[in-house]
Order: sequence, then C-alpha cells, then structure tokens
Amino acid sequence: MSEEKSLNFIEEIVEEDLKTGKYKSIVTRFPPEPNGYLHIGHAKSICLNFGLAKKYGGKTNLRFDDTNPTTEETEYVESIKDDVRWLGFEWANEFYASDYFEQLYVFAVTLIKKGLAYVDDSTSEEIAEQKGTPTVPGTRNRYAERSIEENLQLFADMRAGKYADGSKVLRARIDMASHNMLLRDPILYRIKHAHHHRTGDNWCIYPMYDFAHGQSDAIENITHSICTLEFIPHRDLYNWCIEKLEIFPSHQYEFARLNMTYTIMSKRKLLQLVNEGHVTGWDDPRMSTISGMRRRGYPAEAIREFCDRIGVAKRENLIDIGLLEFCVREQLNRIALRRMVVFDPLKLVITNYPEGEEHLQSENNPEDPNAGHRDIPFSRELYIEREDFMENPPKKYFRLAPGQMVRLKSAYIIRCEELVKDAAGNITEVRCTYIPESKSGSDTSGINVKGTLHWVSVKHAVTAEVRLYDRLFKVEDVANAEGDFKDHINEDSLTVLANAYAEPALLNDTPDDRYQFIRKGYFCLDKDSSADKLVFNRTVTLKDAWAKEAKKS
RNA sequence: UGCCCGAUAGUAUAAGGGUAGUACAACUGAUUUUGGUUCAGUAUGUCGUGGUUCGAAUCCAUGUCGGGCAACCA
Repeated sequence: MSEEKSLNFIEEIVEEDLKTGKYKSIVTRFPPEPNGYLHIGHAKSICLNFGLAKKYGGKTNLRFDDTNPTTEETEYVESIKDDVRWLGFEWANEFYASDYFEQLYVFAVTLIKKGLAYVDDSTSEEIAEQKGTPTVPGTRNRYAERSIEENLQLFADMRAGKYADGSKVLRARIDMASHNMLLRDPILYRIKHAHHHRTGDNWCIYPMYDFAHGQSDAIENITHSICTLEFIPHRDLYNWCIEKLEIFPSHQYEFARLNMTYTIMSKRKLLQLVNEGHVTGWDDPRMSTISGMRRRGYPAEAIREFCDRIGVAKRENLIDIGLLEFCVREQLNRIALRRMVVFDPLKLVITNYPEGEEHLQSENNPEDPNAGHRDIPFSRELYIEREDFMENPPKKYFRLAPGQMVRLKSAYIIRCEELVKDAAGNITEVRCTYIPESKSGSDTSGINVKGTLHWVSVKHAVTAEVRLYDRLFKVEDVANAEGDFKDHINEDSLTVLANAYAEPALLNDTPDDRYQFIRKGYFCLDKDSSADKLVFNRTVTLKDAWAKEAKKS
C-alpha cells in the first residue's frame, strides 16, 4: 500500500465530481495572456492544471487569452509555449480566445436580443461616476433605454468601424445596485482600432476578459476553470453569462497565487526590470521567470517538485525561496557531475613531488555508481582556494594552516610546511609535502584528516568565467515593502569571476550537463559560452555548515 | 461604513467531531576523501470569547486581525 498524500481542495472537488458522475472526465486549461514571459507563479498554475488532468485522466488546453491587442505579441506566445513544454507538459489543444471572436460576437448579439446588453456612449469617466461606490448604488443613464433594434444596429456599426476608440462600449444590463461592483452593468466590448497579433485588422472591437474567458471555457467544455483569488468577484459574472447565454456550464474555482520571498511575481514589474536594464533580459538567471530559472540551471523536475510541495489552498502565502532551492539541490545532487574549479587561486607547491604528472581517477557522482569516473591530471604545482588556507586559523578550522594536514580530493594527504609572502605581506604561495602512501584508493598511511580540499593542476588548468548569483532583492516581502520595489534591488546580485581555474574534464562535457563544483555549488554552462571561452552559471550554492559555524564567532 | 475571501509551529500544508501530522527552516549528534549527501534526534502551533458535545482545529454565535472589490487590463 502506497502512502496516501492528502488532497488539496481542488482535487477533492474533482474527485467528488467524478464520483457523483457529474463529469466522466475532466478538462482544464492554462490561459496565459501573451503579454510577458511566464514566471514561477505561472508554474504553480501550470502544474495544477496539467497535473489534475494527468492525475485524473483528463486533458488540458493551452489557451492564449489574447483579447487586448495593444499589449500582446507573438514573441510572448512562443516563449510561453517553450516554457510549458520545458516544464514537461503537453497540451491537448492550442487555442486562442481570438479564435472565438466571431462566436463571441454572436453571443453579444444574443444578449442584446434578450434585452440584456446595450450600447453606451458615455465616456469612461462618466461610466465610473455612475458606477457608485461599494456602499452607494450606481445609476443607469439614458443610453440604457435604447431599443433592442437600435442596440443591434449600433453594435453592428461598432464592428464595422464607424466609431472612434472610446466613443462607445457594449455593456451588460445586470444590476446597478449590486454589492458586487462587477455586476453594475459591466463593459463587454470596447472599440480599439489596433492590430492584433493573430487577427490582424479584422476587428476593431474586442471583448473584455469577462466576456471572453468564461465563454472560451464553455466553448472548450472546460469542466474546472481554475484561476487565482482576485477573480473571485468575477465568478458571479462568469455564471451570469453562462446562464443567460445557456452555454456549457464550466465552473470557476480560485486558489491563492504563489508569492515567494526575495522575488517579484508581477509581469508588469518584471517587464520594468527588463526595459530599464536592471537585468539583461527576460531570461536573466536572476529573474523569477521560467526561462531565467532554466538558464540558471534549475531542472524542470525540481520546479515541478516545488509546486507539488507548496500545496494549493485559498489563504495568501509567502513561500520561503529556500524551499525552491532545496528542491533544486535535491534533484541536482542526484544528477550533477562532480568537477573541481578554483575560484580564487592560491598557488600550492608540493616540494617532495617529482617533476611530471600523474593521472588520478575520481568519481563523477558519489550518489550514482553508474555515473563512472573521470581522469584528473595531478602535478607538483596546484591551485587551491585562497580561503582554504589561513596563517592563523580559528578553532574548528579543518583546512590548511601551517603544520596542518589536509587531503587533496581524490589525491594525497599533504602537510603545510611553509608559506611565501610578497613585499606587502600577502601570501603568494604555500609550500607543502605530500605523503606518497596516502593516495586515494590505496591509502596505507593510516592518517586521518578532517579537511578535504578541491584543487586544480596549474599546468592543466582551464580558464573559465563563473557567474555567481545572489537574490535580486534585499527584502523578504518585496511586494509589501515600503517604497518602490526597485528601491530594494540588490546591487550585488551578480558577481563575475573572469578567471577561475577549472579541471580539464570540463572541456569535454556537453551543454546539457549539470555540475557540482565540489565544495562550491551547482553550475551549468551558460549560453554565452563559446569554443574558446567557458561561461558557467551558479545555479545554487551548496549548503554551507562552515559559513554558519564561522558566523557564530 | 457595504459585500466577498481567509486565519493551524518561523514559513507552507494536512487532520473533515476522537492522540494536532508532514515538509522546508532552526538546533543537537552520528557517518563522510565535498564543512556536500545520508541518518538519528530536539524545540516550536490550532486568532480571542462564549456555546453545542462525553469529546471541538473541525459545528454554531460573536469579536479581532489580514486580504480583495468602484481598469474601455487579464
């Protein structure tokens, strides 16, 4: 018997609907507006919608909610498709709300004929005024008294392009005194003489979200239309349209959107970061976009795991970004090839090691016996990390210090004998002796050391650029922090190391490989790499118990 | 001041009238040729007040707090 994971509230609804026979199978949809790139918050929605269909044997449509031509672009359509595919999901159909423009127009005419919609010539200011306030009912204007015939003619003329942008709208006739402001005769259609990314110049009137989304759901026989909390008030209107139009009764359910510490989750703000040059683009590895995370090296599986762990509920939340990083490490630990790279080199000479070189073997991944081994050249002169040596070490410092012994990973145990300084007193070289019988795999020295260091042979070192990323914002709750969100940008979110020294095995690996630079973190090759220049992105650091220990004192 | 949604460890999320559990984070220890991984363990929680009940996180009432609602955006 497998361990049963508890259901989230939407899964419960689905199971109930299936059990009672309300539906034989379910149909969901992921409905992005193509006006920006997808971010990790969308990933939650994608995993929910596609995950539900996968789990309960239904299907999921990808539907672009493209009813506002002035903000939407084909570039975004393509990026969204890439991201959904990369996340590991396949849509049953690729649809566009704009596919339904003709049908939607007919729906509008139907409402007019039923006396449930009218053409209003008021300005947007007038409409806003007449709306009232949450505590004061709105009022209907004289345009609401137009006859059905007149409305029909006017609406046809709107479509025909006889009127200027903003001069007329089509409104539903519902209830100007409703507690729900959205029911106070909401606008259904507006005039926009704008070029649409798919329908071109065929239309100059475009439906509003509320007159496109639910109807699109109905057309596609969506059984469970899942959206975020801010659409709760829209549900009344969603249901009103279904009732009056007598179309397939899709049901809307709302869940709380994902918020994550130290990041923003707004397409508008993300776009601002891109446009104002705070990042290099939508796929900058510091961005919370799916493409940014992909470039940074986050595996799709880790993102799916994350979405699974955060759960689905209706209360607002702020998820610790540490959980995402945990999921990334968990996955990468299993698959990453171990390599050695020195970021801040300090020369180390093994005085009793002969000239020449030998080739050592090291496991590609201790977690995976099938990952095999690689060859690492070893010689008399090596680079180690500068921070791995201290002349006057504190307590519990297991690394190199005068007279102290450490193991060089997959090689020998060495002892620090002396150090060399320049005129300014900076340490320029560490001189050690090695213990020949301590060779990894055939150690007969009987010596136990606490520390193990990574290293690279000077003669064989390959120069690489390494990009280290930190969080893009300095405050946990960016959206609710005081002032403009850009005031909280972390100016030190990117550190570029132009001359790191890497072991030569890194030259042979493929672009899709994931690495763990031993004791440093997880890395992947960046797309900026070329034949003569390796560029690595740090995906995430390793957990660092020493940093925590060192901070204590 | 109207209507709607919500409230369980630090953060998330279960328990659907019957022992408050899980994950991340934190802390302690063991293992380790990565101060990684793994393993073992510790601490921390039901918003308040009444009520129903043998028994309430759960049901009822009421209060408090947080969020949303008046775009020709989605």
